[in-house]
Amino acid sequence: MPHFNRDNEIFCQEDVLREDYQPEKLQERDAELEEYEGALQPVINGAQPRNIFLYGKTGVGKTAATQYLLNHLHDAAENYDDLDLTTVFLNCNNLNSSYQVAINLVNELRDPQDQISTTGYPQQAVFDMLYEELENIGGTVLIVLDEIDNINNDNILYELPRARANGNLSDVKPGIIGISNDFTFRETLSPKVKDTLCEEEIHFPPYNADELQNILSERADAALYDDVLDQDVLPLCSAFAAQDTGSARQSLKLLYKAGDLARKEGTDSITEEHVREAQHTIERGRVEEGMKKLTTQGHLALFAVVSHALEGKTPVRSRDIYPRYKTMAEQAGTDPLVRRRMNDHLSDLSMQGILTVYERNEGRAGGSYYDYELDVPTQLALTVLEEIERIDVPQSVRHQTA
DNA sequence: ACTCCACAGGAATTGAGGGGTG
DNA sequence: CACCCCTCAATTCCTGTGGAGT
Repeated sequence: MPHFNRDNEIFCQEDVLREDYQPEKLQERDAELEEYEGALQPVINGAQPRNIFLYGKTGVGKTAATQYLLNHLHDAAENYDDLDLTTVFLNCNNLNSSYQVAINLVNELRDPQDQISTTGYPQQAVFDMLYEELENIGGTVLIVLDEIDNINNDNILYELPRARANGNLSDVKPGIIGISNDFTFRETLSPKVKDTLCEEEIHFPPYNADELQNILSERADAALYDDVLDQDVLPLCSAFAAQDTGSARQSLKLLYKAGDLARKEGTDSITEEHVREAQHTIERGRVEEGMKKLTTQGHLALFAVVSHALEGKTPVRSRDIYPRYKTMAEQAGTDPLVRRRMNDHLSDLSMQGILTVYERNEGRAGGSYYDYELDVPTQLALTVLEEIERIDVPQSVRHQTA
């Protein structure tokens, strides 16, 4: 018989540590906020907004700063009758083309009963629909494109800022705010887009350990009961996150998870040990998540590496991975891919941090190649693969470590 | 300084699969 | 229904490249 008790020895307000929690004020980002505010000033003046481009790694406050400032902007706009401000927020996370972005913007602006499908239309038709929706709204429209680096062609970034100049829009003043996790994204933009979109650029640097600790301690004060934190916990959380990504999100997640572990244990304090364990489970979750998203072919490529690892034959070059991959694919009843393609899967895997890759070059006779090695515990990879892909791991392979 | 290997990874193309319009 | 549009995995072809051996 399950019974639910309120177990409150640790958290008094655990929401404060969750990812979607919006703090009232943003810490440690004063300089960036000031710059950002300046860039938004034309909106209040009723002028054509400037296009703004924000870049910095995940969890350094880009999105939070945007939401924070836009809220204030809306409040300020209330005071001026002639100011009609709309903001559209779109996360381009699962979108990879301008076409998809345009469709999603249209759907964002339209009635829920009047949505359009994500394929089928000619590109220009979608842009026309988008212009029509924008005209209907009128006034100043700020379009926030979060994680904009996911898209691989920049048509829409070219179209939107110029729509007004090209006569596609007349009653509306559009402004684009692009948010990118990848500062090299800017370099991949075509020159014509670069100078329109990047009128204002604001760089968000990673937080350092001190800044993270300040952020954490403020949130911890609100989220946790007094005296549940061991002395080393906050410094450790911030150090882990600072070393890795400099992301506030990461450090908060770590603290939350550590607290969660402590709660499950029924103890009334969070220790350094909890933090280390939390770090571990988060890492494991990340890997599993990454592996689940792969296609069957990706799993097979990974599996080929795993099987080499079981024999202690890693790192292994792709030349040697291929034959094994091939037989495994055949056993699994799938058509094996061509080598070129399997290499793509391998490099996907290393991008996700599931494999590590070493560049080798043996010169004249040897040539250059990549050596791959598992970047996760072999058993973990094996377990996950068996779970999700129904691959029968031959006993011979599995016990070869012995 | 030059050469030459083995591969990485870019470019172009295809074909199946989502969907549209009239 | 015929015909068109976009996407994505996959294939084919090809150029680029780092550095040990000459």
